Formats: sequence, C-alpha cells, structure tokens
Amino acid sequence: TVTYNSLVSGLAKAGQMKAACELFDEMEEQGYCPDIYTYNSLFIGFGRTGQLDGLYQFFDKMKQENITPDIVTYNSIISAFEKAGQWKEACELFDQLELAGCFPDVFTFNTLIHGLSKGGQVEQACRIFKSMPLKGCAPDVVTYNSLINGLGKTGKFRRACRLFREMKEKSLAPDVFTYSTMIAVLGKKGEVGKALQLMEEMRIGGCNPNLVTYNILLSVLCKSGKLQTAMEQFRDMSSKGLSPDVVSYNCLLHGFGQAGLTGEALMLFDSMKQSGCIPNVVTYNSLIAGLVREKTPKSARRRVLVVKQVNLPFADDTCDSLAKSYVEFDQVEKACQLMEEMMHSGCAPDVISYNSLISLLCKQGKLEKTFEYLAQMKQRGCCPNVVTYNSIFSRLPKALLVENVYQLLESMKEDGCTPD
RNA sequence: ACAUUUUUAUCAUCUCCUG
Repeated sequence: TVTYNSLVSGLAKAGQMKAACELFDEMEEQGYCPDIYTYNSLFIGFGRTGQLDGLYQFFDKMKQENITPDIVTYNSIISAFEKAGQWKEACELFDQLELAGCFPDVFTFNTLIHGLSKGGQVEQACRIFKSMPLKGCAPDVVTYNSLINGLGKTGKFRRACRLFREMKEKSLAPDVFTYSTMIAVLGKKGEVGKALQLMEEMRIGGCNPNLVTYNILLSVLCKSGKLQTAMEQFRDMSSKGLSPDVVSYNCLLHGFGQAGLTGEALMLFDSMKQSGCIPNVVTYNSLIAGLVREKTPKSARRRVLVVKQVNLPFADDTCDSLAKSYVEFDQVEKACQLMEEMMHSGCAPDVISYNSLISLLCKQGKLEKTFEYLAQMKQRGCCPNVVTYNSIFSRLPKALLVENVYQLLESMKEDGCTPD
C-alpha cells in the first residue's frame, strides 16, 4: 500500500491525474485498500489541476468506504478551492471544520491566509491571522511570508514591513522566502536601496539568495530603470554559481525595452539563446512590447554611451563596431520576424502577442498587415478581445479608420466583443 | 525505527481611462 501511495502521490503531484486514477483502480484490483494517504494524494492532485469534480467524486467514494477525512484531507480541499479561486467555499469549509470534529492546524491557517490574499481578501486574511492565537495555533514563518506577500501586493507596505519586524522580534527566523518577498515589497515601495541592503542582510544572517531572490531583485531594478545595477547583479549571480534562467532574462529584456533600448534588448536576446536558455511567450511579448514603445531610435553615439554604462555582457567590442551594429532596423519588420520565430520554435503567440503587434501596426498606419494579423489570430484560435479593437480604434490614423469602421465593427460582432 | 499526503516568494502584460 505504501508503495502504491508513493506512486499515486508522485503522479498526482505531476498533475497526471488520469494515470493516478488508473493506478488507484489497479490498487483495488490487486486487493490493496486505498487508505487516507491514497485519497489525500488524489485530492492534492485534483486541486493542483483544478479538477474539483474529480475531487468530489473521490471524496464521496472515500466516505462510502468509511474512511474519515482528517485534517490533511480538509487542508488539501481548502487548498483546492483556493487554487480554483473559490475562496468563499474555502472559508465555508474552514468554518465547518470543528463541526466535523477536526481542528485547524497551522497548515489550515496558512492555506487559508494564502488563498484569501490571492483572492484579493487581504483584510479577511489579517483577521484570520489575528484569530490564530485564540485557536491555540502559533503563526510560523510560512504564515508571515504569506501575509507579508499579500499585504505587499496590495500596496500595504507599512503593514508588511511591520510584520517583518514582528517576526524577527518573535525570533522567528526569516527564510529565503521572507527575504525574497521583502525585497519585492521594498522594490514596489520604491526603496531600491533598501532592497539591495536586504540582500546583504540576508547573507549576513546566513541565508543565501537563490535564483528567485535574484530574479525578484532584477525585476525591481529594471522596473525602476536601474539597468546598470541590474547588469551588475546579473553578473554577480553567475559568479555565485546561479545560472540565470528565462525569468532573469525576461526581466532584463523588459527593462531594456522600456528604456527604449530595443537594439540592446535584441542583442541580449541573442546572447540568451547562445547560452542555451529557451525563450518563452513572455520573452517574445516583452521584446515586441519594447518595439511598440520605441519612438525615435536614439543616435548611435548616444546608444554606445548607454551600452558602455550598462556594460552588457557582449559589449567588449570596440565602440566602433557597436555603433555599426546599431544600423536602424524597421520595428514592424522586426516584430513580425519575432512572431515568425516564435511560431517556428513551437511557442504559440497569445492574445497579448497579437495585441502588441497590432498596436504597433496601427500606430504606423499599416492597415493591410493589421487585417492580416487580425485574420491570423482568429485562424489560430486566438480570439481578439476588447483590447485588440480598442487599440485599433485608438491608434489607427483617422482617415484609415473611417474607411474601415464598418468592417471592423462587423468583425467585432463575430468575435462576441462588445465595445466598452 | 524510518518511509508515502496538505501551506509561502520571481518575469511581459497588450489598448483606452486615471494618476
């Protein structure tokens, strides 16, 4: 039974619910009795894949077999609700726990607090947090981490910082999650210097930043336009044996794009691929968004200056050769090229990819291409939305718009799209 | 004795509006 349980758990965690259920059947056929562990494993799997119906089905089966759900069962179900965005149902179950003869443990609270935060109910999460001691349950690091994150995401920075202080006062040692979250919080608050300080503080505390920590930091630095510092950290992480992943590159690419350095972004993109890092939709979308943003290409000299300052990994060439590589490129052409590359590399463009591209096309008055891509996105099962049409209406030069307004409104109707 | 189940952090977000 334990062997089967391990296997079922493995499959469930990997989201292979079909295989997990088959194994469950096989188990019964072989005369083994699925126990609470088996069921709980299935519940977590159904929760992760959002298959609440499967979950209900096995929950009933479990009761028929006279197996009493335990706290782990309920925690898994609460987590499943939470992942499906059903925080109300999660709360209801939580309220009924004691009636079922089960007492919430720290996992229950943590799951609930996390779920409420994600569901935009931070205040409710705070109330639950405050009720913990009354229920004889002491908050742990995870509790604090979840709530700090929830508060930070909704801009309640002071309270997030206060909790960070509070946990230290309680001598609950902050972990990598805590520090990473706090770096994000400080960054969002605009206190980039403090975020960098925290990197030091955590090292001193014997907690080493990991890949996610660095990625958060890169994101923070890029969003505040500190590209040079971002590149420093980028190199620093490599020297510490952490190889940058897609997210790391995506942060930088976005940063360059937003700073109007699309040429540089494209070069970094090349070096990303050379280093064996596989681009994803976000990568392409960021690049395209950068191309849309770019207004007037900066002069070659100016660009060289910026690049030297930022010290790109590939910038060891002479200024001259750098300047040469900045021959003007056509944004539209480049963006379309990226779309092609994207599809050929097995990465399906999404609504956002198309919307960005269309926005660029409209801005430049490329009517034909706009319609071409509008048709293509429909063909590929990517339904245009309000944003698609809004960007057409607002960015297409008026003269062109007037000629095509009926066709566009018609197309909009087809797509089940209502003007807002 | 050990072993199987539950919770936390990172990327683009695209148009318009507001800031």
